[in-house]
Amino acid sequence: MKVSSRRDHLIDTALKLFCRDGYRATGIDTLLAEAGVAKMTLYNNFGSKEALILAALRRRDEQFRLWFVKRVEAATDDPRERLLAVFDVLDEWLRSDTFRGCAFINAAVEYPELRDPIHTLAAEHKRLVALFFERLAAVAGAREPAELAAELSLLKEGAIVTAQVSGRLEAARDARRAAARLLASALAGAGREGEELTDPPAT
Amino acid sequence: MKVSSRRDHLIDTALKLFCRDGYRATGIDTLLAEAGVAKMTLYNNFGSKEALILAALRRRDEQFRLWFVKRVEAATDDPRERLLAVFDVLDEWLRSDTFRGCAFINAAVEYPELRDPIHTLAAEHKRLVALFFERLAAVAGAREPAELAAELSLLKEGAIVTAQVSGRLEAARDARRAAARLLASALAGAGREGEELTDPPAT
DNA sequence: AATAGAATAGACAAGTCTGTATATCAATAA
DNA sequence: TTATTGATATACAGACTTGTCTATTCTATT
Repeated sequence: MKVSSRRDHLIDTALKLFCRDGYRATGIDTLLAEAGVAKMTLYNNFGSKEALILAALRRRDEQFRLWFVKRVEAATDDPRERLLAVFDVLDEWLRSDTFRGCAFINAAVEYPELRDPIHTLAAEHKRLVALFFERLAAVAGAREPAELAAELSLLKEGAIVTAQVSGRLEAARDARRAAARLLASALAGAGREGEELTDPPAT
Repeated sequence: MKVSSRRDHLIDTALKLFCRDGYRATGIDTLLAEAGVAKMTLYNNFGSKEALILAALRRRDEQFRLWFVKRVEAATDDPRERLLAVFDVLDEWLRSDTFRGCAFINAAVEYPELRDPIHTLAAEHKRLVALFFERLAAVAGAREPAELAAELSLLKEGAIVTAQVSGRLEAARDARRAAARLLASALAGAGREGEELTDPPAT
């Protein structure tokens, strides 16, 4: 077996187990047994479990964003519909039987210190996905792309967590429904200015 | 020191450390040292670390829901404004300097098996909070209280996770803004039926 | 075919984890 | 006052943790 493919395989196995059982709950012995690889392969290639976690998260980031963007863009060409397609792709993910929550949310939960490299990487991933949303919103002609993207991101994160905690498979559909309503007021349609409704006096 | 107050104090300390550092990351020795209590106090009173976690989560559930409901109801009497006040209370929580994410989301992440008693308890908490949302929505005259509650719940969960992962303190304000837009189309106002917009043909 | 680099199994270190056992001490109640 | 209850400190078991080290074997390239 080639050098790089061992490294790769170790990362893949790590990703699988970290997602399935958690980061702290997955011991390196279990991990190495599952990967069928010697302990020194880990420590020669990565130097520590933390470094392996970081490598696994970097792979997941690349993998996930590539898949997600590709699927959204393949769904439709219409910018507005792409913002909704996001939630169809999300739906597909949440319903997949290996779904165990978002690797990055889980990582941030298990490594709660904001400055922890693992937590930082998780935050960076979320930033990049939100940026994708923002670009979509801008292309779709949103009056405030950043605001809309932030709101859609909340729906996305909410759906992920709800599916994970409560096992509610409809979460992405709920999110899509809500997103459709948000788009209606955020996209510069024919004179919708009047809909900026009634924030009650500051509580 | 009385029996019950020892038990109580142990639960309080456990809750604090579990929220701050995580469940698996908090060893019982650390916990007992922090509480200033002997090991047998734990095992006589609870029998296991898992049982202590469950007790801590039960306390948190009671504590949180009591606080949350009380604050929302104190904010305003208007049903519609109460649905928005939810996000002001949320804002207050997310900005508090001890905020480390939701104890229940964190628990569900660390104990990913749906049937795990800990995970189950987390899901139950979320169900109860969503039920509170649904009652508010019904009183406010929502056409589909359950749907609206589900959508607002997504915004809430999304804000919690976003504040936790990305340290984004504005998360609750974003959620409030989005919620205001959802309310506009979900509450039976003067003839707003036309706003149910344009789901694109199924992807 | 020889040699260098990398992977292997397995022992080992040093520490952590949960949980149990024991012997002592303090407070409460009959 | 005595008996009981429960908390204490401490030691211990046994499993698990990450990480190091060694001695051997495989493999890839020169």
